[in-house]
Amino acid sequence: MAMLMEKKRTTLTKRQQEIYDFLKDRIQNRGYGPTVREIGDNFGIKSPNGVMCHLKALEKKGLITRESNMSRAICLSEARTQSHSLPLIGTAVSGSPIRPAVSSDERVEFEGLFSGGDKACLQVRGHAFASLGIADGDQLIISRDSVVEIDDLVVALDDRHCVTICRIEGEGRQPVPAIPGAFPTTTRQILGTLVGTVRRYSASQR
Amino acid sequence: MAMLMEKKRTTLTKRQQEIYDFLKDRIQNRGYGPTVREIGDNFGIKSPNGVMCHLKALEKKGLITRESNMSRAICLSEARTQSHSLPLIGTAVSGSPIRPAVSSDERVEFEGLFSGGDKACLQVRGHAFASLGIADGDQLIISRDSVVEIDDLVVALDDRHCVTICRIEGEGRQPVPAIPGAFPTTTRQILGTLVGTVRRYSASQR
DNA sequence: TGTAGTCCGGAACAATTGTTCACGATTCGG
DNA sequence: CCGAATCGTGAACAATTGTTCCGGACTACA
Repeated sequence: MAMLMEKKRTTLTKRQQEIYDFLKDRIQNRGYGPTVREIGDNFGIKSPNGVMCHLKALEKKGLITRESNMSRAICLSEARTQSHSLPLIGTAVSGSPIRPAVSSDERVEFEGLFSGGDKACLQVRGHAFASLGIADGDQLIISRDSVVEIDDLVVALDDRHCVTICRIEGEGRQPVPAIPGAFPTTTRQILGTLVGTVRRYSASQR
Repeated sequence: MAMLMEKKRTTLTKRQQEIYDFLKDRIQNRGYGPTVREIGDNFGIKSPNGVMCHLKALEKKGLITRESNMSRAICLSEARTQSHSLPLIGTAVSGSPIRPAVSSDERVEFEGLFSGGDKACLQVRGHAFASLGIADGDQLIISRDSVVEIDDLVVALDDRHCVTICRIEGEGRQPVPAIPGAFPTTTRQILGTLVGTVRRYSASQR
């Protein structure tokens, strides 16, 4: 079943996977990569050559890039594409067959949702916003420094300090509650513009 | 935007700022930091000592951490807090006043949702999943390499290649449609586990 | 005027570090 | 059976690299 695939990612051995994880951990959590001997110490490999062997394998399989004769010059190939994007499978249209992405390397970028400007997060409990497709446990991403435009959703506090979601309407740019049938309340404080929501289904994603 | 910055940390000289930016650039864009001499080359400083002087200054001012006698062992103090997190304002409980975050430096981490394992994205069109709080335009985050557990939600294709969302139930770990009143369909292919959803309200967030 | 901080050159040293060579053990597929 | 790949030990070498000591010039400040 396993044959040599030239450019595709070949399967990693258990040992190689362990070493790769170690590299990744050190680079991401410590800020700089390990030396050849440091890797050896961590895995009980007493000879630098034993480690070199693995690094060469990882490099040949395209997971890392190295600069010769340079200490700690290990670069994860993954790091570049890891900005915060995911490959797009396709589009799920209601009642229709899935529409696959035209190109297999199409990606969705999530970067902008969490960076740029003064953003913050608000945790939701309860089902008050269910009609907006916002469920219990969802997290609201709020921009606190953007100019409010017509049709924007804003997160605000009413006179009882309860959180409300309002739509900016009309010439006067009045915040109108976005929940159908909600009591018209006085908006006391606008926390910011609602730019997105994030939901996690699995506890392991925290 | 207000440019009011508190001047907590000691001021950096122009030269120190340049060097710090250089460090940051190399670490983030190349994957590993520069050596003392490499910094020197980049700024026309011919002596390693000239660079050491700046590094010591940066370390004394608390911007970087270094490990003695280790090459490229420069760690940006900023790096730890710079991952993909947002400050948490508080919790919005249905019908109750907002519950502010206990500590002002509490943060919500979004990193794990987009990294780790084989993840992909599926764009939703239409209102088929409205009862799950998934709206038109939402993006599903799907893990394609995680083990399916009971109560997990999975994204699958039925025999017409339509996207369905199923819950894994019972001993047999059967995928059961999660939409109330949905036609029981044959699940042909499981795309992966649904680990989260992302919604963007503003076009500028793309 | 003196002291401290910034900024750099030049040289030298010791340590760290990457690399290579020789060699062996094991597994796996053809 | 052989070759290729994996996974090591051990020793040795050359290069890279961090560090330190000796200088000097400049600025700011009290």
